[in-house]
Amino acid sequence: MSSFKGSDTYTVDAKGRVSIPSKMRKNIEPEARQTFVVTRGLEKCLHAYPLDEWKRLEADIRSSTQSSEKDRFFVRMLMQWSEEVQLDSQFRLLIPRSLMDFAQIKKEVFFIGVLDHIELWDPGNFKQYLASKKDTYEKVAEHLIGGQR
Amino acid sequence: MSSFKGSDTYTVDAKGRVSIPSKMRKNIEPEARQTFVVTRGLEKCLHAYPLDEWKRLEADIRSSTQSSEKDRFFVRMLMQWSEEVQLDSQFRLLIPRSLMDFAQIKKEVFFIGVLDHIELWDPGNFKQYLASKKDTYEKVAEHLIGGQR
DNA sequence: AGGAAAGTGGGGAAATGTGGGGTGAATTGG
DNA sequence: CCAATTCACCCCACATTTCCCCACTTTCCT
Repeated sequence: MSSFKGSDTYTVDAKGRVSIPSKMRKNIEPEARQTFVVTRGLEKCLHAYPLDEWKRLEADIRSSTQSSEKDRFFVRMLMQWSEEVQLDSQFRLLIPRSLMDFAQIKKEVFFIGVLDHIELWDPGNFKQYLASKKDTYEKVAEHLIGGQR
Repeated sequence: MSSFKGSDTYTVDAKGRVSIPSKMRKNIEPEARQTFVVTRGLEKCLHAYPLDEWKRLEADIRSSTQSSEKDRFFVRMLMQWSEEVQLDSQFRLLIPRSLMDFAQIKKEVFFIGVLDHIELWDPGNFKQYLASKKDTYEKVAEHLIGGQR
C-alpha cells in the first residue's frame, strides 16, 4: 500500500511532460511504477494513482455501487475522465490534454502526496484554494495530531 | 512504543544535516531506526516521528477522515508538509528545505523529546515561545501532575 | 586509561530534474 | 485517398542535488 506524502513544484516542459517526484515514486510497488491512472480530482486538481492503487479503487467501486441512477452517474463521470498513462524512460508523465485543461495546468505543477494517490495542482489554483479556507494548519492539525489519542 | 524525553542542542552542517541525539535514538524500535517522517508541528517547530509511530498516526488519519470536503482539506494540509527521511550511516537527518525554512532553522537545532515524537526548534524561536507564555511551569504542572489523585 | 560511541565535516559517485532531437504512428484537411 | 501536420515515445545531454562513504575530534563508559 502506498503512502504518498510531501509536496513539490515541478516544471512542465514544452511537450507537456512532468517528472514524478522521486520521493513519491519510491513509495510505489516496483511492479506498478510504470503505469499511472490519471483522473479528474475533486476540486480543481488531478489525481494520479499508481496502477495497483487504482485497481484497489476500481474494485471498491465495483463492489459498492448499486445500480442506482446516482451510482451510474458517478461511475460514468469518473471513468470518462480517467486515462491510463505510461511513464517514459525518465519516469515522466505525459499529462493528457483534456485533463491539463481541466486543472488549468500550464508551466508548473504543484504535487501533493495524499496517502493513496498523488494530486497535481496548478500552483496558482492551489494558493487560491488555500486562501478560500479559513482553517489554519494549527486548527487542522490539533484535531489529528494533538487531539485525542 | 517510543517514549522520547530530554532535550539537546545540535549543529546543522552546511548540507542541512543534524545528528539525532543518541539518547533519543535509543528509544526507537530497532526496525524503525533508519527512517523518520518529519512534518510541520504546531507552533513554529518540526515534528519527527520514527516510522512505526508515524504509521500509527497515519492509520488514525486514514480511519478518521471520510471523503467530505473538509476531510480532504485536512489530509492535504497534513500530508503536504510531511516528508519521509532516511538517516545516513551516521544517524543523521537531512532536514528538507521547505521544512527548514518554515521552522527558521539555521545553524542550530534544539531537540525536545515529546513522548511519541521529537520536536525540532530553532533555539531562538524556542526562547521566544517560552517568553510568550505567561503560565509558569508550576502552574501548568499542578494541573497535570498535582491535579487529581 | 583505553576503547567505543557520539558529534562534526567533506569528497566523490550516483541519481534527479530539465531540456531537446529524431522517428514513426495517428489525425486532420484537402 | 493521400499529403501535411501533429502527437507520442524513444534516445541523448547536462547541471544540480542527493546520498554514500571515509575521516577526525570529543565525549562517554567501564
